[in-house]
Amino acid sequence: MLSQKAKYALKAMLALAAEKDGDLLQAGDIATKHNVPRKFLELILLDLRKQGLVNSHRGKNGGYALAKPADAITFGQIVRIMDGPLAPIPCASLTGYRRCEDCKDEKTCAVRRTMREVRDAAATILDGMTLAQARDGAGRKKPAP
Amino acid sequence: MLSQKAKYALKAMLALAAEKDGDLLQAGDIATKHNVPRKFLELILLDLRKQGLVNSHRGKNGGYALAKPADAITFGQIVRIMDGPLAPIPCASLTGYRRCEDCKDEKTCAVRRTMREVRDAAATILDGMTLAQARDGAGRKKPAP
DNA sequence: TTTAACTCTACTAATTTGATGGACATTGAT
DNA sequence: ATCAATGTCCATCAAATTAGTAGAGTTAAA
Repeated sequence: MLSQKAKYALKAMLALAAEKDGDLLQAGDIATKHNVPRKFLELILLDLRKQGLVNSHRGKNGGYALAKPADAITFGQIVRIMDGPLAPIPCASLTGYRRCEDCKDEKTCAVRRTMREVRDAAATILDGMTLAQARDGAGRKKPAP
Repeated sequence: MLSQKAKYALKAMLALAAEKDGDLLQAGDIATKHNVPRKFLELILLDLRKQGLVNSHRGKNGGYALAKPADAITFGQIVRIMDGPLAPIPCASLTGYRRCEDCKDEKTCAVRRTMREVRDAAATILDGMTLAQARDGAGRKKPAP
């Protein structure tokens, strides 16, 4: 399951991606517009800043903006920051592998094998979806027609 | 994330699928063999029985067996029983749809659209993987060569 | 009738989730 | 210089979920 936090983060990032380049958007505005608890959103944006996905400006007329072009930030990056690895189970994760304690033989474990497939499918979709594509209503990037 | 419960359920069902048709396997044996807390496993098997995936036999020499052929039970069924819908977010679920309270317009919501893709991919994999295939080490069923 | 199994209900400790509140730091405008 | 608006940081918290435990009850074979 995607946490509320990750969902809010995606919506906030999409809001930032809708701004003109360099324009700041304030936490309060995003919160109001997207029905996100304001203080909660601030924590989220702080996380995103620490991970280098947004820049912030303090003081009067401060706010947030994307730290990179909207086509250089993917859903996958955002979800991993908020919720951790995409894999349904740690032993199937690339970015957060942890051995399955009760597993006799990882090599032949059908659960692991299948969950790895699920992870790969999710990663393909989420790492292939940029803020720009999502904003512009596009599906995943397709090979040129 | 897949819960421990769902992981244990999958392993238990695979253990049952490895038995000869009609042979019973006892909770205690599965628990020992796969390092699952015994009482916890009993709860899981009870759930699976109530959902019609296993049969149980009480009394001395009792135990559990699959209620259907191993190629008629999928990972998807098992995971949904233990953890609920596959979708990362309720508004993207087919089996457990719930509106997203803070969403202005579901039709155009890029988060929902993308999470639906993730759900579909996961469903394709998990509903396409039967106990028989997993047991026999096969990948997903492929179109005939 | 004994024993070994499943069944059922209740309980609980730990963790995670989804926030909230307030003091502080920074900046732009007056 | 001061004020007001904004982000930063830390602490706290209530509710839900997860992972498991306990124990009495029921069934059926030997």
